[in-house]
Amino acid sequence: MLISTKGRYALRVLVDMAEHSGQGYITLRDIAGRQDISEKYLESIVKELVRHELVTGLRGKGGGYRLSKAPEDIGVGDVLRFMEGGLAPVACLEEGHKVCPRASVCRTLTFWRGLDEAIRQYTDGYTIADLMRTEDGNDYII
Amino acid sequence: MLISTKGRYALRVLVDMAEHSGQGYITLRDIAGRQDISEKYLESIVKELVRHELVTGLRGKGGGYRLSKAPEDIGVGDVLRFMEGGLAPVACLEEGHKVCPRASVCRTLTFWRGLDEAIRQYTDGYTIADLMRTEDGNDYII
DNA sequence: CCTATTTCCCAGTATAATAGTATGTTGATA
DNA sequence: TATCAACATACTATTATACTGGGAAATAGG
Repeated sequence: MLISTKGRYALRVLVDMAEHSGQGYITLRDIAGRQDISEKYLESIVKELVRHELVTGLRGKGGGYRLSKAPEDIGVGDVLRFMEGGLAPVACLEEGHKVCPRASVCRTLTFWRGLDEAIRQYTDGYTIADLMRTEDGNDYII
Repeated sequence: MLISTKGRYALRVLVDMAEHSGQGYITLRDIAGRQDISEKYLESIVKELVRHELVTGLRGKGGGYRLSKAPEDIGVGDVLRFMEGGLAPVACLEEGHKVCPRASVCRTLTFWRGLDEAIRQYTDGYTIADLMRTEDGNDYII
């Protein structure tokens, strides 16, 4: 599946924060309400975003979270790699994976490398600012 | 991870069969030996390939498997979709997934559609024949 | 100082998928 | 008819996912 709820939710949270910046710190309760995601589960996601310095938290009354950078400086590829722990399409291309002893005779390795690169190129071509610009009303019929 | 061992092994099996065609039917034992994959596990993978009419099996002495089509007529994208049950990068784009009620306001849907398309374009651009042409000796040092 | 608020921290849990293994049955060939 | 190899069914260990729960620490307003 490549992308789990962690990565999907993280992007939605970041876009939500970007759209509601200017209102100071934004609480998880507000985001959870708007995005229809469990507040408790969001905690674990935002924790990662804090750890990678994409958002900043403030405790107490009037506290919440806000983006640490401008939306155009937050790359979607980076967010997804942080949340998913890498975006490699196959195990043997994961960082830290032991080098496959078959690599020198592997007929498929070049193909996987290309797929990895295609995913990287695409995801690195987007920032949170780009996601914000996505028009309402996709062509889904609901 | 997008691609599990099922998809990875399936491609290796198909390339192996393509490279050893002309020798009639090829046994799972031979493929398992060459590819260093458990023969028993390969059974479950080849079963899927038979079901989708990519390979043909013959029982008994002198039996085994062989490709049902020419290598250049077997698309890598199709193989992976068969084995993985789809290649969608996110759950909401999977076939048969219930339409997301947030689709019309979703800031990320367009992005996911594009990623899905990029993966489709790339994987559909390869056939088993292309994988065979991949030169020995990738630039890995082993 | 007190209290409400909100992040922060740690721990547990149900479900499902992955990557197999084990034990047989059926059918083709020599 | 013996052998070989595909075909079929069922089971299992491990891991990841997607959460839930209980509390501790910090901040602001009264």
